[in-house]
Amino acid sequence: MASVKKELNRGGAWTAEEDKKLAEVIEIHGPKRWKTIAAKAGLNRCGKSCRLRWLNYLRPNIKRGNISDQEEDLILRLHKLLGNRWSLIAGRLPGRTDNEIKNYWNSHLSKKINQREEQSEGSTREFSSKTKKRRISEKAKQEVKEENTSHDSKIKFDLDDFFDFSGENPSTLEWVRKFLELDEGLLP
DNA sequence: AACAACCTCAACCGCATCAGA
DNA sequence: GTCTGATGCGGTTGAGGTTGT
Repeated sequence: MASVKKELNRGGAWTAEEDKKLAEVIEIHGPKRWKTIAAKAGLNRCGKSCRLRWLNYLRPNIKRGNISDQEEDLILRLHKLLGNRWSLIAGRLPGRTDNEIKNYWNSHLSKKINQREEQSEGSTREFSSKTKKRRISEKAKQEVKEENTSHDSKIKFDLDDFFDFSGENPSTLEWVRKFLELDEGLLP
């Protein structure tokens, strides 16, 4: 076990050279059999690591950074609907990865939500950042749990909220319309 | 200028699920 | 049916950067 850890380059940042090798092997063999790809590329990385690098960084048509207001709004709505199903949420945002959305949520949106909640609660209580983080993560877990136990009623409630676009400006509505066309199955 | 505290995000880990033998 | 390896997902960590004191 320890010897494996020694041999593999775990935790280190990927170099341009590694990226190049990985991309070349994937071009030839396709993005599957990651263990084989890792071996063929001659990288001291495990297959999992190669897969993650490809999905989050090297894959074509990846958008990086600059999450627009519309995208942010969509993430908020989808999170409300789906909970921490990052891959599902990412699937609705072309070019975005689950990891990026998860990070964006944890570093930006969860704070916004928290602030809004505290404002709406009218609470004057103060929490340390660690306590806040814990509260957020517990809330997310609870949401997923609730979704699994009372699926229908929860979805019904959230769908009403999710599809409430009153007060949106026309450009946002048009953008949302385009998004919904991606998957008619999302429409109630 | 120096240090601490905080923030961001790439990357890893553990677990669940899937698919083929 | 079950065993095993591959894949996918969400949670967590830690390095590096930024901001505050």
